[in-house]
Amino acid sequence: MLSNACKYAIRAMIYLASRQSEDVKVNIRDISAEVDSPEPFTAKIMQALSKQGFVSSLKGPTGGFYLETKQAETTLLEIVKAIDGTQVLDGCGLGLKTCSDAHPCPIHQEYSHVRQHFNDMLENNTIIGLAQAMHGSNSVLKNILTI
Amino acid sequence: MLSNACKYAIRAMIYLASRQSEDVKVNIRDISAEVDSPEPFTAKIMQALSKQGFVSSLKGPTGGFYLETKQAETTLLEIVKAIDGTQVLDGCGLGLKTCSDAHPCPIHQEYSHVRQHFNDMLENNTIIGLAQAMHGSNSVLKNILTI
DNA sequence: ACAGAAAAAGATAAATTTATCTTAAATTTG
DNA sequence: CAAATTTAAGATAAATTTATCTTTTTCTGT
Repeated sequence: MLSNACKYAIRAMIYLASRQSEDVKVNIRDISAEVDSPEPFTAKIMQALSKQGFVSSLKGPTGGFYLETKQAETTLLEIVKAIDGTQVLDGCGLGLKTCSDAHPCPIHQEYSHVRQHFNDMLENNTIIGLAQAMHGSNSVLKNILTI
Repeated sequence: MLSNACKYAIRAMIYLASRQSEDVKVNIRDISAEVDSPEPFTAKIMQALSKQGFVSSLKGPTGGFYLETKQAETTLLEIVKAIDGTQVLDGCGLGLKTCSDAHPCPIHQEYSHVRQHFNDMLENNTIIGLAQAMHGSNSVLKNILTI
């Protein structure tokens, strides 16, 4: 559904949010270790997120990546759009360029509903919300991450 | 959501179903022209569908691909499983290997619902059903295909 | 039997995604 | 200021998906 790059991005941002209170910058090594993603590839993705303003960063010793309060409010939808684009969010289920409400493909209606469901889910979940939900739950990420 | 290969496969099978009544075998040239897919790539995909019993074929002049009555009853779910595998149907939304009901990732619940919705849609639609629904509608495929 | 038509199979190539490596720039600390 | 650390940026490589090409096999019609 989502590309690896996008999944890594989301996981990384949730991790950053979970450490937001510490007021500490996290380096790539820590991020990729905790999030279980290849280090140099993760660096590239963090770079992209940084360039687009989804995360903040600082170079040099004690530098690294971190989230500002506002950035932690980012929805999954925004991240998906930024990393994977909108194809998965609004494209035809059968890949037909000319598919539309007026000229629907055979699965247009039903697929639109599924897609809408997916969109809603992404839009209704913020990074900070997911990070907080992990506290006190037995979430997978909680075991991988060190909260 | 689905790979190109899978979309081509579904479109091709709908096309075959739409010509099923003619009791005619359709060659690759016709299929890829009507379905708007690259010819040699489509040939590969049809080969795979044939090898797995989703379509029938006959070599030689007047040969080509066709559907038997039972094959037209194939659901989209079966095709997706055969071409794309089950990852998109049951994999974790964030790509975590250890995600499960017992140890859910932060979006586990909501993502499971979306996925289930997608699964249901695929399972409730047969190739023949979609082909028939196109008759008398203004479906996109109907304009591309020659029914 | 023969010629032509078509799928099957296998090898190859292009494009994209995923991943890595190397160098440069910035920042902190001693 | 110098050294160490870290992101940024750019070049390269591997893997996968997408696409093409070539040869072989099978079948039909004459």
